[in-house]
Amino acid sequence: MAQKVTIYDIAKALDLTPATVSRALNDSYEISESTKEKVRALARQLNYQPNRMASGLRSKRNKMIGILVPNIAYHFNSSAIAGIEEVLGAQGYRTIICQTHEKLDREIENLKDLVSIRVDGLIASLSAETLQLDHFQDLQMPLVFIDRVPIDDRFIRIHIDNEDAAYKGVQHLLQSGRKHIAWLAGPEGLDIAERRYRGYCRAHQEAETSIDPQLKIHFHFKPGDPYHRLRQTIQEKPAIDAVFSINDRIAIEALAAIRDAGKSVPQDIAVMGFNNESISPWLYPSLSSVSQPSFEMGREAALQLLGLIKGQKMQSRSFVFETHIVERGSTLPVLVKG
Amino acid sequence: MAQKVTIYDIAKALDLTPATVSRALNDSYEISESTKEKVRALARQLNYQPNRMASGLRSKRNKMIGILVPNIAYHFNSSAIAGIEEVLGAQGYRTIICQTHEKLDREIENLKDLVSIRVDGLIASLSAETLQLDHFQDLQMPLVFIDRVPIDDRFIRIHIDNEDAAYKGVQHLLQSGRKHIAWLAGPEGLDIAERRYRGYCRAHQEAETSIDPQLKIHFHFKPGDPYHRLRQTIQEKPAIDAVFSINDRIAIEALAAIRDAGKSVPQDIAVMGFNNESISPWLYPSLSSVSQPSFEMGREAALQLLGLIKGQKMQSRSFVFETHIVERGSTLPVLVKG
DNA sequence: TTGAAAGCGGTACCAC
DNA sequence: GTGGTACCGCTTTCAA
Repeated sequence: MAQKVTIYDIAKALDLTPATVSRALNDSYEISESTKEKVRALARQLNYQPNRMASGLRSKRNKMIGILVPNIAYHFNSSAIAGIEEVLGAQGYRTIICQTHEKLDREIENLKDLVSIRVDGLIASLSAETLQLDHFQDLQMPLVFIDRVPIDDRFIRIHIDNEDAAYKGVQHLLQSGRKHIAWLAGPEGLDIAERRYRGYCRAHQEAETSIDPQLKIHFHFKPGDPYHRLRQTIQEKPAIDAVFSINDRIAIEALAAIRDAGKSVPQDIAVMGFNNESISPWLYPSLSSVSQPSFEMGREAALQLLGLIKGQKMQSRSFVFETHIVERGSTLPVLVKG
Repeated sequence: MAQKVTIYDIAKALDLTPATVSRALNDSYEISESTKEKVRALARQLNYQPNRMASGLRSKRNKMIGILVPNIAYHFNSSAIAGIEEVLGAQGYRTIICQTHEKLDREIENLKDLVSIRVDGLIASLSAETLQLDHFQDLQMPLVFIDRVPIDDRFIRIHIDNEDAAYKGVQHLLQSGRKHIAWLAGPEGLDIAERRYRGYCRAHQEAETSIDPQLKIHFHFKPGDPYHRLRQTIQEKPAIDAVFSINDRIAIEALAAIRDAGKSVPQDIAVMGFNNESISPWLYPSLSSVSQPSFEMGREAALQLLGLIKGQKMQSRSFVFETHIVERGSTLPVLVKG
């Protein structure tokens, strides 16, 4: 591993001091254009690469941002990350993506690592296991939550109104004549799922439709588990005429379970997903979904974080994004026969 | 931002020197157990978090590994990353994930950043635009390529035999009686796709089936484009009786295009995907796919990189993983009618 | 087993 | 506009 070029090498070659070279490379106003030119030219020629460790150590800013999410394979996360990186990248910030895999201990461990790297800020989405926030409390760094946000309103939070979003989705199903709606909730204790269930309940109450608590179905985010849980429930509750799923990926398994139960979508059972993922229009039947602007939410999270880093005092602590229903084939109302 | 605790604080409090504290925290054999205990206890109590900037600057090792992939939303990548992180995490290494979004300039930029962070090593998968490797040539750090690997055999490469994998997939289609197989190739110039096309051709030649070059279909990895390209091709070439897709995500669009063209799968047209993604068993019809062990490949990439970092001389430069066909409904052979 | 001190490669303050 | 230099927090010789 050949010795790296440093600003000392450049300084020596040009008969300058490291301080001057540093200022030149950082385009400081105090340095003459001619010196800057010479320094930049030689830096390029020697293929000089700055050492972020060193500059970060001294300046306490390394232009790195931590992103902590449950799983990059989730559509919301990869999409939000794209939005985050678009904003942050334009300002010269780099991101360090960490996955908790829904585990609290991974979350704590990743957090420690991000602290030890001394990232300039953090954008986080809570794991399914996270119930208390001790590990976030005294982080002492700019922090923005996204999607899976805590209740604590001292934090800046970017999210949707999960209750309202589910309310709209379930209302749509009820209005198309469905009465027995299964809620594919995901793992036990997931906050966003509980909020959505509240919207589910409210829509039922307003429509004066009775709620069967057994239609709230929990499962692990593990291929096959949602399928089997739903198949079993359909067997036990043959009156089910709609399924509302926590995300589109899971809704695909729901479509399969319904098909294998000998029922058809949307004639017998309507299906509504969540997130409006890019594959959903191409499924059969095409999947209706509650859409949330994940990319834009990522952008906003990044903008808020930049504000925090620059020390601006932020007006609002909570940014609630709008959701809307995307109607497709899987929730077409059933025509009255005859 | 409260002042961070340093080893100086711990040293002062315990009437030791920073050197001793450093050694104690790193579990050095030269430090007595009793001192280690005291240091660790106080470190925990003060919530000491080591500064990787500083230790990395001095020791030239920061236990960080760069991962450079086209897109984390691709199934292969998120899955391989999980494998990489499993191996590296156990050794105390952290990963910094960068996305090129298939752009050469993003690749070069990300590479510079990873160099400036002085990561201990790099695992990379080439962007679709990457034709030459100048930016990788003089990186001067342990480097392993995965999936989208260069031809250059001076690099360690983790990959499958793309030609052979496609050969097997196409052979399977030909043997089930298909004769006009469209190849959904992805963007122009993608190396793995070209290799797979060679396998496609070889399978045709061995089966003495003629090849129609117009059945090689290029498109962008952008929702809708594969669908429209395939619909158009089906219209122009009504004899198409099979579709082989570069990945399962794209195959979903193919299923939609075929359906909307009034044909059915697998009766009129068989569909074979690639990667055997987790949703594929639940599609309708369930999707046959060429499976590659992405998680294991990620693990192997990490193991090889660790070997390089530890200075072991690696025997083999190329690790070729086995693929196999997963047969599902979308390629069922058509029963002879009557 | 522990201490003393010299860096690692930049940045920032104070001179000039 | 540029130079000199202390210093960021830790690691690593060399001594004791």
